[in-house]
Amino acid sequence: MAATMKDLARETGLGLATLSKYFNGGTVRDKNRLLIEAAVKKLHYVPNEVARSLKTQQSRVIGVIIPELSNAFITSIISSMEDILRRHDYAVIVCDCRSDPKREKEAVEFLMHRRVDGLINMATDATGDHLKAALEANIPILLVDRLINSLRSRVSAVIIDNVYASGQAVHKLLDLGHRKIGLVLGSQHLYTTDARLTGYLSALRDAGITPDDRYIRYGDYTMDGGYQAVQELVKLDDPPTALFITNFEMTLGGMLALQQNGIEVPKDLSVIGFDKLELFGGIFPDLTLIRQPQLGIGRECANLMLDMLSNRESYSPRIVTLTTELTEGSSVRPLNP
Amino acid sequence: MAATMKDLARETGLGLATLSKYFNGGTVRDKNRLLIEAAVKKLHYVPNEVARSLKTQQSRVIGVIIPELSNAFITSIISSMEDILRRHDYAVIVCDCRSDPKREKEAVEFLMHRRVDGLINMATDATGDHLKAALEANIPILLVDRLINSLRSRVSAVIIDNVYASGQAVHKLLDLGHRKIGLVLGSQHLYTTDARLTGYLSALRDAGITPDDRYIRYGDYTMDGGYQAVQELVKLDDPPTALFITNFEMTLGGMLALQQNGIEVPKDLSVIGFDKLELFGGIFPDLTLIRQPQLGIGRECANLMLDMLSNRESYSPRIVTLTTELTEGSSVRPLNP
DNA sequence: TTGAAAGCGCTAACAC
DNA sequence: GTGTTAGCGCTTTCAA
Repeated sequence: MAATMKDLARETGLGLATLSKYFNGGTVRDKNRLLIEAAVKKLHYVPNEVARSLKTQQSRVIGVIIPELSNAFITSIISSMEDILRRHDYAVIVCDCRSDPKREKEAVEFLMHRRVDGLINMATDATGDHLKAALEANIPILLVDRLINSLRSRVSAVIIDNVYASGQAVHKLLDLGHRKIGLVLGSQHLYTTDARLTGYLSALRDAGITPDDRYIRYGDYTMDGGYQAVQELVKLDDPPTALFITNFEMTLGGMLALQQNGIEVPKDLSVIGFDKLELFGGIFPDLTLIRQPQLGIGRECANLMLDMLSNRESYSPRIVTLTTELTEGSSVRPLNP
Repeated sequence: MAATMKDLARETGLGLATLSKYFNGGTVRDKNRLLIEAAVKKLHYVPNEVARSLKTQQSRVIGVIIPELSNAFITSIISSMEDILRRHDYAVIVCDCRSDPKREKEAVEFLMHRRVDGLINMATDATGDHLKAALEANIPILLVDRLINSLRSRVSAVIIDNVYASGQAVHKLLDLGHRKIGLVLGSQHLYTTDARLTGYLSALRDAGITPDDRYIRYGDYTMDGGYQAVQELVKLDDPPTALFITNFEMTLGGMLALQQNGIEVPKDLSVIGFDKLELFGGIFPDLTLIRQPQLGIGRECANLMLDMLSNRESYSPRIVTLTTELTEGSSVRPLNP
């Protein structure tokens, strides 16, 4: 059906090597170049990447396995890395495993059959079991956002400094005199949740404050979860005077809960939220936020992966930790002004 | 490096045909089956889909081109169709073209080089220009959510009945006595925007009401856009008594705007929103909503594509129109109770 | 049921 | 610079 290089060879009277060289950026006599270009147009020739992949033993495909597609943080990372990878002629196959370890493992197998050149994974299975086969097959693996302890020093990762981020927010609130600081975390037993809790706890400890369990809530990283968590926090007998909410969706839900309870920010309560600054622009002007460099994470992943791919032998695993930024807004204020 | 069927043949003493038959579900002598299974395990054999693709002339890859990955409606469709396609052993390559027609066209080329078996497209370029090459190459194409006029009757599509959906909402408000109905639309010149406007206008016309331009706003399908649009609407001299907001993000932004203005729903204003019922669960209890069957759209796309693929010759293009549902809540009430 | 052999469309080593 | 050729790992006739 579709034209092949053989057809081009017949049409132009040239050999396959010349054609191959032309398509791969080699030097070809001007006259032949024109000949080829005319034939390509005439025959509607389209290079066949499948055949090329078989020959070169490179699929130029990167497999990406994520826990969830409906999460703003995840999609913005994906779209930034997909952009860069595609520019480098790598395709991205995304597998959403719905936070199910079984599906995650199946995704790894699925992608291995397709001979992906590399694997980027925001891991659901914290044991790292699902990556064993890929590791044995020596496929470059890059973890994002979540480390896997058993794989440390064996695979690369791009993460943010969660402990620092959390500490940064809590210190800010402590500096303003707050002592009762509510914390809204993601799902339990998740790498980022643990790290953000650690940052919170050690910041309190530094300030000589004993953490109060009632102030620590798990909101599942969803809008509804954040909403519920904040509802509970503000209804405590002795409610917190400040809140730190640890992702975008929960911040949104949390702000809604505050509005519905008639609680004014920062008059009645100081709030530090998370991510997606632009979106809050007109809506919650001047919300104080911890901002993760989502585009930076995506870019770093893409570049690291490209690096691993072009230096297969000499590449040694590394953990790249990006830092967060505290964007000062006006949703916080001193406890007793 | 990795084991091939040849290695298996050597290991088992069998021929390639027997192995191929085994892997493709053919009948193999029990003794040989066991032999093969042992060898697979021993050599860590993993089938090479690339080689298979070259031979069978099927990549078992579907290309999906979308305008934006950071949109809840789009990601839920994608994740539902990816799920089904992967179950059928099709991989999905997602290309986010950031609503840029140039990138969209590049994506088509990129995917054609990779010999995708089919193309699913939520189109940015309403002229359909970008699909010409794929159409000529006779690649099955499926449009989602947005029709392309010049391609009608040539490609299949899965859409929702936007005119009906919009009319449904507006009629509901009219029945309650509302005459001044604000409409928050997506970006201008988009298929869905136009259709939803049409539904609104004809519902008003049916009721003998002359539409008021000031009540029609474009919110870009974003949270901030919805927020701004509603801000403007409620500040009109003669503000609407009811609102119809036409996607999820804008509904969210709009509700925030109302809360910030101290406008109570439905006491001061009736509201019909859009999509993502679950998320509103605890947050805006009982919001009256137009609900698109996102999972159904994804499922329909996947199944239609699988159908097109297995009946290449006999398949004739069709437009599948799914209907929306009006979920009654308590965010609307009669104008003069 | 099984084996031998050809070939999918491309790249790259080699010879010219 | 260009042509010839072998072969990537698989499927699929065709014979046995």
